[in-house]
Amino acid sequence: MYRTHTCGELSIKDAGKEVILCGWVQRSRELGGMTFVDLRDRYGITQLVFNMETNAEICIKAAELGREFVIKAFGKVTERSNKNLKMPTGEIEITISDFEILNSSKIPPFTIEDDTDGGEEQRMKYRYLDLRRNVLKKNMELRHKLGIETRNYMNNIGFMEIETPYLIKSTPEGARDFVVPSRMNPGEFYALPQSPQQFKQLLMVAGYDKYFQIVRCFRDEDLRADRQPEFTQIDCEMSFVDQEDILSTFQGLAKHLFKNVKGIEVGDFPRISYADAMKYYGNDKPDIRFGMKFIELNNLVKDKGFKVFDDAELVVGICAEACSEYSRKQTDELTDFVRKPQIGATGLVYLKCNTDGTFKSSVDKFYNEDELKKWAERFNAKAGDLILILAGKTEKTQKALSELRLEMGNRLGLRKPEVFAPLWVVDFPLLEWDEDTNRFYAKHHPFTSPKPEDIPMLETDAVAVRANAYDLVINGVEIGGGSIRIHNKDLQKRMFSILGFSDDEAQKQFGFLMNAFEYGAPPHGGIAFGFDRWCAVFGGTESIRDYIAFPKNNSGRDIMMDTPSTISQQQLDELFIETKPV
RNA sequence: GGUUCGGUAGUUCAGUUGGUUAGAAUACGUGCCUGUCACGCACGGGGUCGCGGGUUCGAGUCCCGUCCGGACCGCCA
Repeated sequence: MYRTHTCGELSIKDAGKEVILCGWVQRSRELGGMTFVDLRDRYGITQLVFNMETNAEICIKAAELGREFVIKAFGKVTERSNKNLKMPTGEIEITISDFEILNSSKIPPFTIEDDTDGGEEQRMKYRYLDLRRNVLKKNMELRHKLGIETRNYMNNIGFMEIETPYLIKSTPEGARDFVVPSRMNPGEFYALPQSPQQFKQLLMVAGYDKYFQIVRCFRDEDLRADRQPEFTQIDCEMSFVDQEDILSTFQGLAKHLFKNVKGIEVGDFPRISYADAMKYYGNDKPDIRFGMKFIELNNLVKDKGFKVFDDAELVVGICAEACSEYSRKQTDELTDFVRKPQIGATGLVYLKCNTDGTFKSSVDKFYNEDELKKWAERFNAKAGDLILILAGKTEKTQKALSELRLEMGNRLGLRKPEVFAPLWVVDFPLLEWDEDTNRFYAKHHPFTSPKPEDIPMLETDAVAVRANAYDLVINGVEIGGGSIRIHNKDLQKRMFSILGFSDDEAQKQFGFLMNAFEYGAPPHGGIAFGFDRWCAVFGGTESIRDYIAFPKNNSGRDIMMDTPSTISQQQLDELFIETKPV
């Protein structure tokens, strides 16, 4: 046997056993007459002890061990005279009789510790070393658990996991495709899937009425902490269902994951319409771990000579509890925050509801005490609260106040990572008008069905048409989204026509799906979850990179492999790709 | 495409108003040390201050450009 135990499993019960352990040298402590070595593997750390008195030869040899050397150690489990109750194996140590250096190691560029001295870039470059650290290991374990529990649950309720191709057809709608040149078909390209959307709908036509897949997806768009060019979805589709069936099925999955991965029982998820989400949170993925809902002030503030409010389409605010003591510096900070170009507000109006019952606002010149009191009443503000108000164009103002609300949530510690607030956002609009290209785009995707009662408005008031579309949001993060699809060929044709596709174009891009729909497509719908994001939310952090073993950086580069990179002329020639003269 | 922050020892960082030989911690090396567990103590090696140009008697420090990294906006059906 190569090794008898791992470095995480031996305890006082094993005292006296002869064991063989393998692992990496975490650290060694030489005390002259004796040497302690912490041996680490995936399962834990066990202390090895070398003693000059009992085995001088091996103790001298132990001095050669450097950090991250890989060794195989033979010895006896011994009860420690000085126990370390901070570590799981701290009651025992291994008295070493012999060991073998399986491999030496260069000095690692950063310490392999929970509290590493390594910066982001070094840890990405040496990702295999970073993955040795507890933090990353825990993240990988969480991801594994989430995947296993998803498969268990889906399997138990009758879903089949079916793989779909990665080399598919490029379609112009949605995100930019990664493309792959075809050697055998010069000048032609595959695309990598942004999601298996069309395949899962074809599987419904094929009769696989409960499908799921944990699947890699690809989008060639700019990255963020929560966006990678390749990411993983839990992709699901069902036939013979309505929206309620889908929401209850996948609320079941979410509850199962909460319970079995996080050990948390959660009740039924609240629901909010897209319209209300925008009205009360200025955001289609509201973080409802805290309140601070938007309150509109339009009819209270107009015609008092304050031009900013008079000209505004929307005057709206939030009430931050117990913040009336904010200093000039703090309110200035908030003003600077909303005026950042990324937020885009022109200014911030505040109203302090002082603890002595008086009011102090940044617009005292225009509004008297009585008027300010009415504002406070509308917010249901108590003495000691601070009201923050933005004004301007509706959409922009909502967006800016949403950012301010989240900022205040952070400042007041209301966004606790260990608290979970899932909710369904429903009744998304079907279409979005794009000013630049002068056409409608599907808000979700072009196969999303409109609500039956809104169908008559398709040609008259298209922006008002609501879709059978829904998102799962947890703690302000969009975890998943889906819709009931169109399975009727005529309705699908109408949609394409509204989206500005000619029959020919629609046939060329989506012909295979439209044709399939002529052979008995069942009513169907589905949902897809961002697996990496779900991991990050459960782990309580923002960045999905921490949950991907080998992620790309901000510019889509893998700085460990140093790719993307050029390819040889021969490879280019085979693909009939001409290089640009330098 | 844009905004913003950063790049100084292997690593993480400090470096004042532009002024002598660029510091700390940690890591690393050597020596001492028999109960450590972030062991301790002593000594030591380690720098083209991302790169290029400019201003100046003098630049880690100021200016311009450029490269690299982080966060964000646009974008992401």
